[in-house]
Amino acid sequence: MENKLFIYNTLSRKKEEFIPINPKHVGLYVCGPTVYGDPHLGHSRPAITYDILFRYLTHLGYKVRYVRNITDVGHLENDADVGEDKIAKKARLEELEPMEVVQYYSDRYHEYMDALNVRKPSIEPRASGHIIEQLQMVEDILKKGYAYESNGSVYFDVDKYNEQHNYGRLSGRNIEDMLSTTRDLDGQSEKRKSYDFALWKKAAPEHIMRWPSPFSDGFPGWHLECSAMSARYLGEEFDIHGGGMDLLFPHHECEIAQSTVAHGHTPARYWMHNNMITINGQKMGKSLGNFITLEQFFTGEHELLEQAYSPMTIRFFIMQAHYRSTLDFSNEALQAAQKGMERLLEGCAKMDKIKAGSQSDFNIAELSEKCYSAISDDLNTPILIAHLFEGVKWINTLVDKNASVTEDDLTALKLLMNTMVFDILGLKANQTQGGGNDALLSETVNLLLNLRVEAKANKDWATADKIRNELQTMGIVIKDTKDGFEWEIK
RNA sequence: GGUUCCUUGGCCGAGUGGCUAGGCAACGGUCUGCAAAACCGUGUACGGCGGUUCGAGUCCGCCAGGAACCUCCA
Repeated sequence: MENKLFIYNTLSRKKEEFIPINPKHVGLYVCGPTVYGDPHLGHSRPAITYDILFRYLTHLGYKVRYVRNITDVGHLENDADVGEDKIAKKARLEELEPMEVVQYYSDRYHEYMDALNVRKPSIEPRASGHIIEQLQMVEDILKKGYAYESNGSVYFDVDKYNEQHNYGRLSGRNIEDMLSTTRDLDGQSEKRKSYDFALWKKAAPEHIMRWPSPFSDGFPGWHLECSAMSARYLGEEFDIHGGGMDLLFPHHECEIAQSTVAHGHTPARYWMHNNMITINGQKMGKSLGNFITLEQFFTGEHELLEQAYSPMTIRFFIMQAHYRSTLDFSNEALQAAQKGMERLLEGCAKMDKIKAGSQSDFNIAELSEKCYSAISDDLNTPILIAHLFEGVKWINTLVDKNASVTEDDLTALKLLMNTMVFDILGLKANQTQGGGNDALLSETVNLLLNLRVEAKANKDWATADKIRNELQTMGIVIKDTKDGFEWEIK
């Protein structure tokens, strides 16, 4: 099958056909989390977006090396000079070793990403494990004359870079504007221009996370890790670089500048940026303090949450919007997502009940074509999902025996639905369904429900209703079906 | 202040110069001892004002409202 994948490239501001550097391989780098707090809803957006990209590229037959870093050093709390490292700050507050904090929140991140069924990246490098690579890059840039040393720190010379290259190419800014709009921060005196950015920072005496270097005992600058680690694992030029839109400037702009000087060209060919999740119309983020953690979503324990939402509900909610649009959080939207997802998954589960016939009333090949062109069109998951609901409608009609399909078409339909829903969108079926989690409980409930069937047969509605209502109170939902009953734990 | 972007039916959210997005909710129906669930069917839209066009939510301009980035952020 011929599937041309189109990706919106922030560099060109256009959708472009994806053509990998190496026909069989794809190098994908995505900016991961800074591990100093519990993962919140916002973190799930890039994780899920690029997970779908990873899954789809893999499905298309590419061998994908997906690198997603963990930032455990280098981000400053406030401004350039007086700030302290976020990790170090958190460590002091909790009286922990910085690496203990990193370990804890990395584990938390992994736990919640697993819950969301986000596949693990191929490599998950940490900034602190690549100080040597970063220092080499600093020295290289310095040697080439695009950086200067000042009071033990090293800064990137944006003016010099901009003579030959275009600083602002990715973010669409120009350097004159930046000069007038960059904030006046304390300690800017070390820098020649306010828009110069740090490659290496000298550590203040109280700073715990520090490494020796020819310039000073210090730590690498804010943007260096991604450049150094992507080059190390994917090469100096790789295919796709992803991340949140909030990283577009300055982070990704700086990455491009650094890598261009060090390696002679832009590091990645395709730059993808996912949009933000908003809450009351505002970006959900760490700094605004308006975030809801994934743990809170899963338990429902947050004042803004009317109920708990399962990881798959969160995943589906995110996939129902295009990744480049903002997505507004609300209980209503999440509840709608939950119901829609349940219908989709139930549709998939019902496919086994369909018996093949002698003719097909549906064009499965056409549906398949539509699904592939949706996901190939810059990962248009909302359209893909709309088509899958068309499939669900067909499945229901077939289950009700109001239409028929041939054996071949049935196989094709099953393959299509399973591929799209489980392999590419990465949903997974609810495990508590049918009471398969505890044999004893399962048998007990089945016993009661069989008694209820007997009561119904005897027209003993009082007993039948009593069993139903009491089980309901315990959180067991009963569904009467044509051939008996189904139940699940809520 | 600068740059960029957004405004779609009750809610969430796609998309396109002319052809039904989809989900949820609502309403009607089927099923059921009743209910629930499930299934089927139905309606409402493109912020305001101008312009381009045979034809514009879709392109252009202005206005209103909102957001992101310019500081760490996914």
